[in-house]
Amino acid sequence: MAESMQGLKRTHRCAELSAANVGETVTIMGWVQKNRNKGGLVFVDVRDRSGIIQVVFEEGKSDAGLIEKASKLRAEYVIAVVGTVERRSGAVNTNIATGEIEVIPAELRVLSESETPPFPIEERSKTKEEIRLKYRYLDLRRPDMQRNLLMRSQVATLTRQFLAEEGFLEIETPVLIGSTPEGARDYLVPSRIHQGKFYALPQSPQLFKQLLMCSGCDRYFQLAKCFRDEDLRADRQPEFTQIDMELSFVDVDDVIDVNERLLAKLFREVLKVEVPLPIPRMTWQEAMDRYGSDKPDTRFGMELTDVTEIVRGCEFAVFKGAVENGGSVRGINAKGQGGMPRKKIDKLVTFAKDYGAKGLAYIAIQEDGSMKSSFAKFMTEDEMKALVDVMGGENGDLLLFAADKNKVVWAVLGALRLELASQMELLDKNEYKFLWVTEFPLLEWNDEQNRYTAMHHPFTMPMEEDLQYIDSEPGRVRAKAYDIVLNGNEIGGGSVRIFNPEIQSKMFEVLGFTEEQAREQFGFLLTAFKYGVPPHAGLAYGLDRMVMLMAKEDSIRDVMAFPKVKDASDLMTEAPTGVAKEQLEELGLEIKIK
RNA sequence: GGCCCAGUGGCUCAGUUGGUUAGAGCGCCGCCCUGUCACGGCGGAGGUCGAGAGUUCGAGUCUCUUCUGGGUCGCCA
Repeated sequence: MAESMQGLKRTHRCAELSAANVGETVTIMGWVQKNRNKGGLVFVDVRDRSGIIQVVFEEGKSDAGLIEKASKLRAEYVIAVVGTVERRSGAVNTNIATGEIEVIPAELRVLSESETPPFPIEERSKTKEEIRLKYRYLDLRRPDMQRNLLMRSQVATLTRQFLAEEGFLEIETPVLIGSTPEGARDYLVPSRIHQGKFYALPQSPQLFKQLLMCSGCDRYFQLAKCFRDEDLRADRQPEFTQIDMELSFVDVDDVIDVNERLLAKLFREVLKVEVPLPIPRMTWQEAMDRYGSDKPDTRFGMELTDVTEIVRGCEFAVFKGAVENGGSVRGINAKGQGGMPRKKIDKLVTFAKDYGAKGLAYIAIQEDGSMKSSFAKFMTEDEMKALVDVMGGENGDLLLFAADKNKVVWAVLGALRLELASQMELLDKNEYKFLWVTEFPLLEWNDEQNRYTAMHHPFTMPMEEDLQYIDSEPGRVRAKAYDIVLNGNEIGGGSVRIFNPEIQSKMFEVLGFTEEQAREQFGFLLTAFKYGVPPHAGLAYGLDRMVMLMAKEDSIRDVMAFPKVKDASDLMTEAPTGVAKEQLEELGLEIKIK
């Protein structure tokens, strides 16, 4: 039977007690973690978000009724204990923070009973995520999840504190906005008042923050909930949180400067990790050439080597074809992997094919210097030797080559590099390597739509020196865009924005917008630009991703309180759900399932 | 939309080449235990193997379909 807490007031969280409190009368409240009944001596571990404290019910010290009551406590009962803090008379437990003290109770109240939980409330849960998510409120009681939520809260608080000190205003932007078909799929919300019309949930507050610059807010930030109706991944949820910011009268270096200091503060105060400043920078082109990725993991080497010139003119059809079609041949050297069994190499070939490769060529240099290769028979001895030399191949190395269009070669080797690093255990979660990737291409050719699309978004400022190519060679134009990369994860990105209406119009033109379409979707922004707009730039972090890396987790679900599963449903609330016929009628909607 | 992995008592798993009453640890229930903290001892309950169909004398074990969860490619301006 549940009892009232009337007349009691909690004095401490469990693990806030220490030897300094010895002799004090305290009141603690929390969940029963464990009840160890020795018969006449009952140990009860009480847990709250701070940790655990042991309460000891002992014959002679506590009255018989109290011990009887204590012996009936079961896991996850919520109890209140009034008692005295004492040094343990038995052995000290060095595994917990409160291991040298215990509470000798004078009063015990059962505030709430509990059924046996469906899975143990313990650190490093082995329970299937499916069950954890169905009972998320129980899962969140586990100490590692509590720590993650605490860390996330610290990051949010420190971010607010830092940005406020730097002169940023926290301003909220609307969640019900107009749909812009460009980009990811929008979540739509039907309008009751305007039947047949819809709001969209923001994929980011992009336009609004630019308008706030037009409004003279000078520096804005927001911890913004964003929504994208795309397929999920370990690091992607349909709703997620951005640390979103925008600054007026700045250029690339100004944005980078304030953000480097923000990152250094967060990592120093939350993780006690010093981020060496300035954070290294690399252009997009260099990142692709060296790592085959626009978000390279720089915790390890295994860089790409362009061997196109070495194999030009060779007789191996695959290499020859790639070179003749304007592509390239590049390789990576997996040091010490030359002894990899054929089966495992075949798996790498299959892996490469998932990224668009038609195959993967290899040279496995054995410890004795002999070579096993999938294509040596098509090459001259000199060509093979040159290839091994330029790759820095030594006895015991495995050289892997991809030949195709650059885009495919980068994708394949970039992914392979990460796969091998993971297999070779080169990735240390305690190491944090930051990198700015800059000078992204402004535009990206889209085969399906047969047109250029914006790599970042249509408001990104081209680099002044490249503007001359915007009509003749749009693909050559670089943008004043930058991403902040941590251990191979894009944790944030931004750009200097176009604030000149002519360049903005030109941009829309290149993207294939008619003037009318542009006006329809972004008219308010273009109009705003007519009334005096400051040069501005900004950046947005994926908060969830950043906290995931800080917490050394593999999924952002582990740093979100109530995440969704792969098909974007919520196992606990069972959202999305159907709605009543009346609701649909009110909205003027009819359901027609494909 | 494609590919890959997993689905056995509350939880985590084991189940040989398909063959008698499907096992273990933890948890749970009962009794005992005054210094435990992965407490201990004795006893006990609990599953028909995600679902459906098929092959077979016989299927947790093979085949197909399907559901659920995870990873990933596409997608994510």
